[in-house]
Amino acid sequence: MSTKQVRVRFAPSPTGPLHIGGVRTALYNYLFARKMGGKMLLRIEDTDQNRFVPGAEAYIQEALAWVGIVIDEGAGVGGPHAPYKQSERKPMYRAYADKLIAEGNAYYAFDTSEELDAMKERLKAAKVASPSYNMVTRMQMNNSLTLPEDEVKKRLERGDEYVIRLKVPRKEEIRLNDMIRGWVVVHSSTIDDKVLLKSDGMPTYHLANIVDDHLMEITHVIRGEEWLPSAPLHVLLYRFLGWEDTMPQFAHLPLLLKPDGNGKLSKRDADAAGFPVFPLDWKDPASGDTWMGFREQGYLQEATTNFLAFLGWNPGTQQELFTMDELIEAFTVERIGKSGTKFDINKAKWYNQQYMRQLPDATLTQLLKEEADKHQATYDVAKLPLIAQMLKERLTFAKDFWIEGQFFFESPKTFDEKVAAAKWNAEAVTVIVAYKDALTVYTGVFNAENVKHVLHEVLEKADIKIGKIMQALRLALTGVGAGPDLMQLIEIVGKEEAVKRMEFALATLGEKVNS
RNA sequence: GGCCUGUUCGUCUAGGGGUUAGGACGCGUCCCUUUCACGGACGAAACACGGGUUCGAUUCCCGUACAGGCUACCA
Repeated sequence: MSTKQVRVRFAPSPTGPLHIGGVRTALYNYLFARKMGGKMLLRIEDTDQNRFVPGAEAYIQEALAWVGIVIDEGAGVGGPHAPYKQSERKPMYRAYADKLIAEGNAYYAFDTSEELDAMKERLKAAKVASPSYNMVTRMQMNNSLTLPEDEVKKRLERGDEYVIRLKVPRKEEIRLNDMIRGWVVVHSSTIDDKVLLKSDGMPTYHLANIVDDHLMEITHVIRGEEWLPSAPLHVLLYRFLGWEDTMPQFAHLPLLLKPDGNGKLSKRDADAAGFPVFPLDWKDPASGDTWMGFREQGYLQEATTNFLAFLGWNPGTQQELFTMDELIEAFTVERIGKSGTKFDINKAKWYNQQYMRQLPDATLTQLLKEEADKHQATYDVAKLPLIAQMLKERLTFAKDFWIEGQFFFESPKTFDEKVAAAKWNAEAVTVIVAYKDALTVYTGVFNAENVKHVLHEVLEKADIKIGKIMQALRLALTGVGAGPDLMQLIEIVGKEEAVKRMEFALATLGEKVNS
């Protein structure tokens, strides 16, 4: 075991908005890097020029920054191994493909896509289990293994299109020791002759990834489980390139599954279930479709990060709320689970609720102000901190400030019918009329305590218990049957408004004296 | 189909040859409270199945089932 510095990388391809599962992969890389005192790199894998989506790279960077990941080296940051975009590294890969060919580990292939299709059809007809370009079929195709040397040379010189394929050994067991899964053994006969260099001169993922990881001195590759099947191929490449000694260690993460447990989480699920699967809002530049993000849906960064960290990993203790520093401290690859993880938005909401409550008073007040402004409410700024305090225990998102506390800003226009039916009765009306009148003539300091005192006096005079009318009084003042302390509300809206609301309620719901 | 990986309450998971199989989310009941929320108490709820190994398997091994991934000149 060497003692060299840990270097990990997150290597997304800019084909659209970064999926939340990708964010989790990045997070695990980051936690590991920080825990080990290593470096976190960001590399953009844009070798497929057909799938390039404008804005995707910027989205990736913004998303990572939002969840608190700091890139030490890479795209958008720079570093000793720049450039960190594979399209800009294009000239570097060719030499390695050539070396592979020179040493007999790769070959030129000139087959057209029609010929490839025909080959697959033929194999399918012959009932071959998995039709592929491999050690048996390659001898029937047009490549530098089957064509005469001068023919190959001629085609190359003529500028015929070709790809470079890996010549996978015939009979060999390829093994790798995955940090999460242990030994994984695959027979080389099940691996096909993957294209390494495409006809446009770009490397495929397989080549680019190995060359870059080597050049960038990556020590650990932490990536999604969808890469496990091609990991043996990568091991082969490290060997053929002579880099086995410094081959990184692999850790293949379990996938994020959709809530009903069938398949990978996708944007379709988000639509159906109404929750985000992207960190940030995304507007597709081609179709104009928009997808919602955690951030815009009101999830706090800390909550999202914490939630994501626990999707497939746990510290082995009972603690669930972790700051980024605590996550780094507690994180180990050994405690990453093996099985796929279903995405449970309820847990995300719970995390958000926890973090909302922990927000400093000033932040809470600011969020409340933003919500109020969003709804064009008028208010006394001095009262905002108190309102925020009263509301903080009942919110999951900042938008709940308005949902739960609209009546701090606006008089009710309608009244909850169920509550009215159940609680609006003669006794309530009697008390509300009396209370309204009492408040109107009240000249003392208008605060919750005194206002409560006035209510008790009214109640005493009418000989009615508080529990019998409280709901109706609340209905009159807020329009709904539930909410924070009523006396505080009366203090905040003020005497005039409180009286006005009671009058309106009386007028609307009727001063019915019977029943 | 082939190859690879996985399977503990509905969900996220702890655990590990002998446990009342623990926690959290969600759900239900109760308490607190002027209501709701918060908080508290309690409760329902799991080792996929079949064979081994063993004095004893949820735990180890092998099968089966189921699930997922991969099977492109995509990553």
